[in-house]
Amino acid sequence: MNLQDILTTQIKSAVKSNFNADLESVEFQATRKEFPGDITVVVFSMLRVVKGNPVQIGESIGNYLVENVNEVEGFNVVKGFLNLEISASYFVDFFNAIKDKTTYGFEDAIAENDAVMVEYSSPNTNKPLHLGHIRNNLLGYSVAEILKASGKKVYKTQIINDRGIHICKSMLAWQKFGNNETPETTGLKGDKLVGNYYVKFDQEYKKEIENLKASGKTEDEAKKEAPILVEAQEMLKKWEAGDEDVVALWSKMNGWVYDGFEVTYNNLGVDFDKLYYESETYLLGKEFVSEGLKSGVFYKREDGSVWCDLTDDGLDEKIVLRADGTAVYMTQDIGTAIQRIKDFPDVGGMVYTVGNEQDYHFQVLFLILKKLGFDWAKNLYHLSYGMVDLPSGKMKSREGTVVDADDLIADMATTAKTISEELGKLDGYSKEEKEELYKTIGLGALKYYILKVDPKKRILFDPKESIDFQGNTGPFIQYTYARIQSILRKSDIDTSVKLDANEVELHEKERELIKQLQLFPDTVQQAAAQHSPALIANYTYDLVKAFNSFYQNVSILGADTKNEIIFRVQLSNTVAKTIKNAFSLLGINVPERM
RNA sequence: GGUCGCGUAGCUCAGUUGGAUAGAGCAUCUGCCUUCUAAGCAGACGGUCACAGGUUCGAAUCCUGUCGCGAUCACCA
Repeated sequence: MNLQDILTTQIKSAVKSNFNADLESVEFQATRKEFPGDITVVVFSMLRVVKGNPVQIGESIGNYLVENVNEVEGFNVVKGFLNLEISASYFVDFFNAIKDKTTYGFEDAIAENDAVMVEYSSPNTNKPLHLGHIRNNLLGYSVAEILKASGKKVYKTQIINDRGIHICKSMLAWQKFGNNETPETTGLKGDKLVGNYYVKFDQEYKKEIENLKASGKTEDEAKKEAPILVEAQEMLKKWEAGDEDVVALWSKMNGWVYDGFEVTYNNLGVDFDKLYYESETYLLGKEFVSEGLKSGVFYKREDGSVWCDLTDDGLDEKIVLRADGTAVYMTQDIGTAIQRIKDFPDVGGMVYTVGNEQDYHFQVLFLILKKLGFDWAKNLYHLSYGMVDLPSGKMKSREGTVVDADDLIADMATTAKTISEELGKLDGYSKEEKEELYKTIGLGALKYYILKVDPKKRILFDPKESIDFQGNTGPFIQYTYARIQSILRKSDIDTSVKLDANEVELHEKERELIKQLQLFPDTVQQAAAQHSPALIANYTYDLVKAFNSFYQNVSILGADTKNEIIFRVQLSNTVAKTIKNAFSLLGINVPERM
């Protein structure tokens, strides 16, 4: 049983017997390092129930605990803080209980738990993925893994925005200027090739605008009347009408993009259980709009457009169907959500990983789904994250001011290579093993850098300042793991042996480590509840810091007694497993050497 | 202008049910590799927690207002 649970029960008894009062809960916090003790009870919060001097109350509870609870060996009271000293045997027993678990801290999926669908990535198919998409992908993947570890069944999904005017822009530019270029003839990744034509379109469009303005048109007129734009709009109409040539071109170019995306997803190490395509879902919401009309959730205006009045909920009125009867973004998202629950009936909630520029959209979407009467609508969560901006401002694909995902991943590996070669610790590794390792470290640095910050905060990324490999970073944590593996290779300790509390003398650093290990399961649950990989990253960093302090101050293989060696190797092994498990929740691999 | 989010050390960030003297990393400076990997350890320096009020025994945390930054308020997605 968890230390806090044991203590909570006993402290309640103490307060009952010494003060004849009933506590609802007990507040704990870590003991500050300048005071002796392992865990601290906050007495102040009891004052509402127990009248008196906090120091005296603390003394009284402390005495009771020492009398009645084996685990409590001593205490001291500072102001309203009761610092408890916990017996070494408690920590040794606790460690023995967890050391052989392969996935300590993870809960098995419970069958009756509602499954969760996590949507992330959801790119447009007219340009390659950039750093903004990387943040999205890493967050979505990680939150999905964290939810799994917390005991949920999870489906990862995305909706691919494969249709629309932006796609037609790339198609049209390719048709006009592409000379039948293909990924094969150019050697370019498909998404890069298509992206080039998206940029090309924009350049031509701007030229035409300038020309029109020179011939006397206003800016607005020019923007609307530029021939290339009109042509793109016509292409979209043809696509919607099922024009064979346009659809064939669309299929071909989207195919190139998908091949390119697959490479990037593989490099990033993310995956999906189910893909949805906007071209297949964009009409889905219409029937639910007509149902909502019948039930009065929506109303029709004179021009035939359909709206939802959300002013009672403090929001505006929102259009859900155009006057011409075609679907808008909202219509489609209503339909897609409902379709997903139909496809996966065990799903009881969904997480949408989408940037915070769409906060309002999701607020409205969730409210509408509630009004339509779906009970799962209360379990919808918009995993909203801040933009990744450059010092020069927003990343814009059209203007080429983006940090390309593939380039960044490759650059990170190159940096890892440079550092590794300087340090020269990889004797005996083949070229392939080294390359693999550089990728692991480079990606580790990138992923950790992104995931350690609170999702809702915006990230300013300066390409000139490289991502760190020292301090609070992915490679630092990977390095610690590799160090432990090195020890494990050198020792022939049977890690399954269980040493009794009286067979080991617990070093202060070991005690710290076990305390840190104790926090992991709760950290996983909190990270799941808050949809925050940052909590996992920060936890792992604290664990690793504690380990490195132990490692540097205490000899493991050179310990005085055989039992001490065994215990320290076992402890190192458990820390390593926990690092590996925690990092798996962030999608980061750990190396055997580095 | 309305709404939402953010503002903590020179820089990047922790600090979640309100709790002790606000913590890390980077940068700067000091020590530590004939002993398990120095991508490390030990330490120093660095703060009006944007500002002003309020609630409370106690506020970086909760409330109100002000300022700054960002997003959003399309029959775009």
